[in-house]
Amino acid sequence: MGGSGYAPRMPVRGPKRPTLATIAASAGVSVATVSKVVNRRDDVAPDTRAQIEELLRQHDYLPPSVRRAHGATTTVELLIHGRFGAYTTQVLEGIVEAGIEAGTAIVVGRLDDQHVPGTTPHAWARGLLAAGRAGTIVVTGALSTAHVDALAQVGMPLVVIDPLNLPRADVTSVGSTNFAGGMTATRHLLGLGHREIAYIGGPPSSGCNQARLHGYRAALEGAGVAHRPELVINDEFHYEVGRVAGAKLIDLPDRPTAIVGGSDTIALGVMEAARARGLRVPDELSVTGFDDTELATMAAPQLTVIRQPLREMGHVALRTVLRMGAGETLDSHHVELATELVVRGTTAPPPFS
Amino acid sequence: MGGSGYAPRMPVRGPKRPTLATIAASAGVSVATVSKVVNRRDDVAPDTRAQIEELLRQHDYLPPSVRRAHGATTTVELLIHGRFGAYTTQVLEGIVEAGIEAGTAIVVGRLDDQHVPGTTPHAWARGLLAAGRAGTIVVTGALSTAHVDALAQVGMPLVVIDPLNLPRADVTSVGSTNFAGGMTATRHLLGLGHREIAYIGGPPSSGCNQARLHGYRAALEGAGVAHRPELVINDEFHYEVGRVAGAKLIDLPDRPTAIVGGSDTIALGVMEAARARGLRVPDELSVTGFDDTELATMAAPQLTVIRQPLREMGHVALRTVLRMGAGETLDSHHVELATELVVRGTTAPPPFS
DNA sequence: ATCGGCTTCGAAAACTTTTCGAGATGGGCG
DNA sequence: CGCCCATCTCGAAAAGTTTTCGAAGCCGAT
Repeated sequence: MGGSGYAPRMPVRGPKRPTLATIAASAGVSVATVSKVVNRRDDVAPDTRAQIEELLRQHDYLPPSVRRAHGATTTVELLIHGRFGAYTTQVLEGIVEAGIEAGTAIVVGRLDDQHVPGTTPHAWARGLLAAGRAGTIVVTGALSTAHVDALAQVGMPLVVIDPLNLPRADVTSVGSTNFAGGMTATRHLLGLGHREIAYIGGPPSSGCNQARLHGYRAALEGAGVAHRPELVINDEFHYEVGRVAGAKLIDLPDRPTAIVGGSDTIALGVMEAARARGLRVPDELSVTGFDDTELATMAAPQLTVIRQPLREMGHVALRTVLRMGAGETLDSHHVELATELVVRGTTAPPPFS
Repeated sequence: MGGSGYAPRMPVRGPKRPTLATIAASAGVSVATVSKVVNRRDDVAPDTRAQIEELLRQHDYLPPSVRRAHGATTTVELLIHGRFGAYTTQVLEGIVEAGIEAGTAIVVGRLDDQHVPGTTPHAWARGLLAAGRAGTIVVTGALSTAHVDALAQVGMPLVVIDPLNLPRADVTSVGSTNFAGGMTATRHLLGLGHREIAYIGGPPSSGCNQARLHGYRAALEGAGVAHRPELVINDEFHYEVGRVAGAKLIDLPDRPTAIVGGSDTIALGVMEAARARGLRVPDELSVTGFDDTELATMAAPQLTVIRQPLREMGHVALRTVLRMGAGETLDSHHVELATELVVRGTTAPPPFS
């Protein structure tokens, strides 16, 4: 045939998908050894394993099981701190929704006081990888540095929602504008005429609680109201905390006329404390919640709250973790969604004003 | 080395784990074809595929990807009906707890109005199998007969918690003693002196709602109290239903002095309706809830409820589905856990008695 | 030194998946 | 009717992966 003739069908296709043999050659070991690393068998020397893992990452090797699952079902591990509550539930719902849309399955786990038991951080991270998780999302929890490092080392994306401890700069996180929320709630109460305003919030170490508290303080300062330290109580985001701390505040000789709750549960606890003392909400005591979970609208009277877009936070978290897994670079390591004041039935002007 | 000498190490091990070759031989096809069936490729004739699938089931063949996941991480698919609420959350918590104990991962999905979209029931079931699910648990939901059949056909265990529609006899389910619960709640109110007792519950087609309603009726009959049909409203297990239906009942010329709620959310809606009309609970109206979710203890006053052991129901459901997967025969296709009356602050003697 | 236990690794075997082409089938068309 | 072509099925062979088992090396204790 004329023209340029025909070359014997050069296998022109570009960078072939790497196989175990590829990796084995460049590592100078046998295929069997590489297979063992991939399958996490334990008869491989740590050094050898590390080297091969590095090469696997460089070559972007995917084991066939993962390749098969690739398009159909990626899975993301979701770790929830402590007990499941209304807050958790709404975030979960958002994550599951986004997961359905993205064709991603959500595996729910628990991050108890410390972590998943019985294994080293690195073994844990590799376990997640072996189980085929495309990433992990932690809600509210405090992951140890070792665990964060282990995840990073195996290349597993991590997103934290409302981190309890102040996250390191290199951990991507999703939250809301807690400072603005704390400030808005307090300003709302100031605007109604309150001057003695208390704050009951979560753990002092919690980043989102600190932000809310500082928002509260900033609003007070902005209004020229003196800050009374005894009106601030930080403990946990629990109903019981609200009830006990609320009772303590109410029993103060110079009791506050309004209480900013760091969560809906705390606000409900405060309302119970008020009810137990025959104090009417909002006539004699104003209360605000934080989150706008289903609890807020089912309370009587319905809670005035700072709404956190919990479902959207779940959406964003999932999409972010998937994007990280896809190797996209993120615009920012921290996303904050806007909070919003929702005025309902637990705030009113103070008794004598 | 005397005595019996030594036999040349006969390979005595019993029924070997089946390989593709085993299946291929008994089906009279090539290994390649069997592999294609396992991997759901589409160049296999439907007849051939069906035959091979049957043999795969008979021989209990497990693809290597599933085998790997076997000991370490079995996963169970959890399908939740509709929106996530306090009820759902507590069941989920129970399932996750049991999952941690059993080393089983829980993937959360949603069972929207109809089902997972876009696929036939059989494809859906096979997808779950291919994804390595050891079983599925449905909470509250109504699975179509076709879906139940499809799951049965691929040998996937199924457990339903509190089925919305009356389950077929061959579907294993976990519930609680709803009839006894409805009766206990009503008897509690009768014992306080109430005679005009209403019932607001969920969907008429719902099995658990029917049981609760009949328990209510049985208690009334047992006490010789006439049944007033206008005091029974069935709709959905929602707060709004409680509020609207509660308002309707309160506005009745001959209004009831107590209302049995079919869920905590309904009871809270009723309380809101009462509050909106200036009716005090429990002094002027008694209300009972059903479930004992976190909503019950955070309400003001705290709800008197029939407690369902939701966490335990989750535990039982997970353990049951795993047992089914392990091929154990169950004692019973339906497990009912005991309900329990928890008296709190929303029930009291009627106004004039 | 020698032994025994232990770790690490690879050759070979076993197993699975994919590719590619051969036969069968079944219209459409001259 | 016979031919051609597209399509469907299937398997042989190639490619890829995992497992088994034994060799080699490395202690530490005789």
